[in-house]
Amino acid sequence: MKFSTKGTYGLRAVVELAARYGEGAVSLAAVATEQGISEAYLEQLMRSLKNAGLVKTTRGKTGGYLLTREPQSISVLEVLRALEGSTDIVDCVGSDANVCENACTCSARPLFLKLQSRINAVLQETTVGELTEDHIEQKKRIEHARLS
Amino acid sequence: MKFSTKGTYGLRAVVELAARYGEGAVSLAAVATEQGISEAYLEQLMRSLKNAGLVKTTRGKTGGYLLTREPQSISVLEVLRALEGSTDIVDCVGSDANVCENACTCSARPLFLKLQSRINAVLQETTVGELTEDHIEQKKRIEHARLS
DNA sequence: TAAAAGCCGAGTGAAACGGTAGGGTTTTAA
DNA sequence: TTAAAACCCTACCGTTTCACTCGGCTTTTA
Repeated sequence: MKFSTKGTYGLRAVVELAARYGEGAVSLAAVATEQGISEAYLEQLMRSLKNAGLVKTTRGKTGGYLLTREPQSISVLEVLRALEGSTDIVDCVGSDANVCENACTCSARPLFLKLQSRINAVLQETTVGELTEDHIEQKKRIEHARLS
Repeated sequence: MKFSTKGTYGLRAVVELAARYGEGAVSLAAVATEQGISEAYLEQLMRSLKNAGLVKTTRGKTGGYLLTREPQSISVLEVLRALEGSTDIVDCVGSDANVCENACTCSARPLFLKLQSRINAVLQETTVGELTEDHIEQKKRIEHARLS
């Protein structure tokens, strides 16, 4: 029941792009430096995001990554699905339900179904835009405290 | 973001014990057969549950496993914690919060905190007793359908 | 007193995690 | 025109976790 670093790093990278949405492409190196992640690793994550259609790229000297949509319209669920493949806590919940033939008699399944729906609700209702706003607010507060 | 089989198997085993609560010790072999799990593996899970104080044992020829408390008083959270060590989705939520020094500036953390609290709510409010009742009901329904 | 139960530590093959390395190709600024 | 800066892609690799298995031990009771 652990989130991988893929999810965390990738989400943070997306927020980074969201914070500069509308300012043109952001280079991999810039994001990696800002987030303290290795470029080579981050590149893999970016590729997943690109394959999912959440991010697009421009190449060449001034190239970089950009969000394809407005941050407010991107749910965290989409981002995590792109990065981790699936956000299902077990295989027997979700669309491909009959992977477990004992599903209908499994005493744990009702719990998993409930849990999954609660998790999806949070992930779906939270947008990248919200996380970004909160993050910018938080940075301002810290800066303010440092100066006083 | 996957549940391990430890959690699923162990939870199902606990429900099995709950279904026979008050009827004396249940042998490992009985639970393993009922659930279709190997005895050797299940034994490890039972050990975890015993170490956590959720289960006690009697040895010898008629020995086996028993719940230490009433099924209604055991939350699923307790069971899963015993089996999986922790139900925290990332290390930076929960009591030992400062494992990540960037916690206060991490743009993903607010999401994780919210998600964790929702998950804990479900796990805490769901009891082994509930799962057991639902399971018994479900078995009755299937039996009824089979006979008609 | 032998059989049946739980107790316990160690080992193991496969997969995932968390990266790294090193080669591409494309584009742009000088 | 060309070098440098960016993205693109595949492969590999050490470590950890998962999901078990194995073998031997102790305790208890019929």
